[in-house]
Amino acid sequence: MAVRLADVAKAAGVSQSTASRVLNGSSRRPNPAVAERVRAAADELGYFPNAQAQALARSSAGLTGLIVHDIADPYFSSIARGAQRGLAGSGVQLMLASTEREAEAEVEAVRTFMSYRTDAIMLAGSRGLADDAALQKVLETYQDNGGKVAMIGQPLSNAGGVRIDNDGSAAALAGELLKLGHRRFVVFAGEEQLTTAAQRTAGFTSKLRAAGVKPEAVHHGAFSRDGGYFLMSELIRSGAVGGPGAGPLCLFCVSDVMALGALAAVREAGLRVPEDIALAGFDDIPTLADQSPTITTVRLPLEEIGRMTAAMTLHNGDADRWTVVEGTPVLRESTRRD
Amino acid sequence: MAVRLADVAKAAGVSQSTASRVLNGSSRRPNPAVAERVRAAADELGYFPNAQAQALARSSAGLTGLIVHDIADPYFSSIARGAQRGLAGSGVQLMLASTEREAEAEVEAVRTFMSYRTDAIMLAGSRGLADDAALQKVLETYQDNGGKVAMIGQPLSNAGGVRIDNDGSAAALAGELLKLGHRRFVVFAGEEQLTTAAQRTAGFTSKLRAAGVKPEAVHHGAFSRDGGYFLMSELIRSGAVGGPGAGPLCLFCVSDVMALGALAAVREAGLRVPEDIALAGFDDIPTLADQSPTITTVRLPLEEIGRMTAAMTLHNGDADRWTVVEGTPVLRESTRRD
DNA sequence: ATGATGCCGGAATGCGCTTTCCAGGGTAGA
DNA sequence: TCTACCCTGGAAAGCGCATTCCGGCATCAT
Repeated sequence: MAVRLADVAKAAGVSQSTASRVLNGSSRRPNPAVAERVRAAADELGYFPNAQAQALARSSAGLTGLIVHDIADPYFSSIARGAQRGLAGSGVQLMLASTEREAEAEVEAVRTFMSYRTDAIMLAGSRGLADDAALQKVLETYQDNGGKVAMIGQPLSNAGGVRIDNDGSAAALAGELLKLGHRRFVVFAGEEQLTTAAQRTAGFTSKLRAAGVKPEAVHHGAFSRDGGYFLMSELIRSGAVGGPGAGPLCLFCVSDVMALGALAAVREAGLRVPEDIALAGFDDIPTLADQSPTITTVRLPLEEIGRMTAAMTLHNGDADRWTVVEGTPVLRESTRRD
Repeated sequence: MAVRLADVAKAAGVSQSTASRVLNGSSRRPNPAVAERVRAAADELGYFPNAQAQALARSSAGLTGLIVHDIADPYFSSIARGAQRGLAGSGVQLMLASTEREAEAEVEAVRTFMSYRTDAIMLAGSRGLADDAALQKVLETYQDNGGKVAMIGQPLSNAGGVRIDNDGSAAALAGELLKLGHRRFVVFAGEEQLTTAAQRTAGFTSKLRAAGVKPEAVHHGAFSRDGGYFLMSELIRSGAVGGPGAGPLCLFCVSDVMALGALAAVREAGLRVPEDIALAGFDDIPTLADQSPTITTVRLPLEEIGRMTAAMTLHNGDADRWTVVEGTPVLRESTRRD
């Protein structure tokens, strides 16, 4: 059906080896005149190589896998965009798996990528320690077979990648909020077993404690918009918000999407940010820029993180190197105190 | 390096053919006892098939390509999510290309997917007619080689896919806005040559005209957040907003992201929506749900569109069928009139 | 009891390409 | 002028798997 390399070779009157060398970058460069003939024939016939066959023959597929929890989440889609850009021009193609936050799906995705002999796998997003065992095992198998693993946001096994300084960045944010004069804090901490969530919570609260401030509560819930919405609804129902307290409450959500959910609940209740409750998130996802009030957060260079990670998978030397990315607190209207 | 089928076969004491039949779904089912032995051996050795080799032998790769303009755009990432879900469980893997809105990159992406012998290509997003020639040509080549093409949001060549009734939906929105009593309209229409943008503009304005209302202006600009922001800034500078007019102005942006940009500019200028200017978008991207004021738009079931398209690529019969999706006007606070 | 009919496992071929390995011719050095 | 070497193109051997064909065996009907 499709035109094969052999067809091109025949048309050009050369051997298949020569055609291969001309068309698909080999160390040996055939005679220019011959090369030109081959190229002309390929052009005329509309030849394009079969990547599967190439992968088989070369034992390398020119593929890189990206595993995210949810591609529709701006956090991950920003990273995906960076990854795509980081790969652009390298001839390496991106395979995407979105796992809907199921640990099993994640392991399955790694298996699939192994099947496709992807040269590298990038894993974005945090996961619980419990899930790690199975994941770690399959990733080790992958590495044993020569695959590179790059983690984004979470260290794991003996892989390399980009580590996000959740701890320190959350602490920095806490510091800034203290400077603004906030003293009453509540934390929406996401799922208990999520490492990322735990680190952000720990960094934030320990900084508070170091300043002699005890957070009034740490609530756990889903690490998502709806999680934030739910927790906030509960909080309001409990009467903790807008009530007569010793100064306004300041809520730290360990992710921006949670903060957005919380904000929605606040609005629905007819309360205002920051007058009735101050609000801070984490990540600085792009959609935050267009909120009103603008929301305080910790900026993570998401796209850059994706780009860096992709670049690391391209260069062999960096296989098990870690790059640490710091978040920058960005103070906006949602935590203003007048 | 890796464990091959032959290794498993040897370990199980059977031929490679038998091992293949057991492990990789063939029409012939070997004896249960033998099958069990093979499976045990595969398990023990940690065998997983080489998808490249399978693809080569089967002449079908189990891959589907998705081409979007920008994966970080919620419009496309929602579609991507749906596509991923639609493919889940079918054994078909998704390859992603994000073209940054460059026509050339789009053609290149199709070429790459052709190389990987993807069974189908999904193309999301609108493009100008000028770009179509090259794209159409390469897609036809693809189809000639047995590839399925599914377009999302824009008909093209003799492919199938999901068509969005931009025209009718925009008209429906115009009707609703008229019902609310709006009479002074401005349209931010995106790039002039974008078919989608043009259709939405046309549908909207023709409905207005049919009701005897002439839009005050149609401004063209980038089909993006920044495009909306820029146009709005210009509009404000020109004094058209908040000035003494015959009733408040109503702005229709042909996409939500443009509306978000416009909203940002309105806020920066210290003006209010809907009091100083009413605002409507198109698409109902997820991030719209958390805006304040909530924004009127035309709801498109984005994820469902992605899912449907993916499903179409899985079933052979649907290769050149078109499904038309209607948008539903959703009236929210941003166009309220008191 | 015997021929026909499945059924099941194995050998062999091919998917399209890369990459040794070879042979031949040209070049340079002696 | 002759030998040693390098360069170039071609033949052939895989890469790992699916699948067609084939032979052997058991089952069934006659």
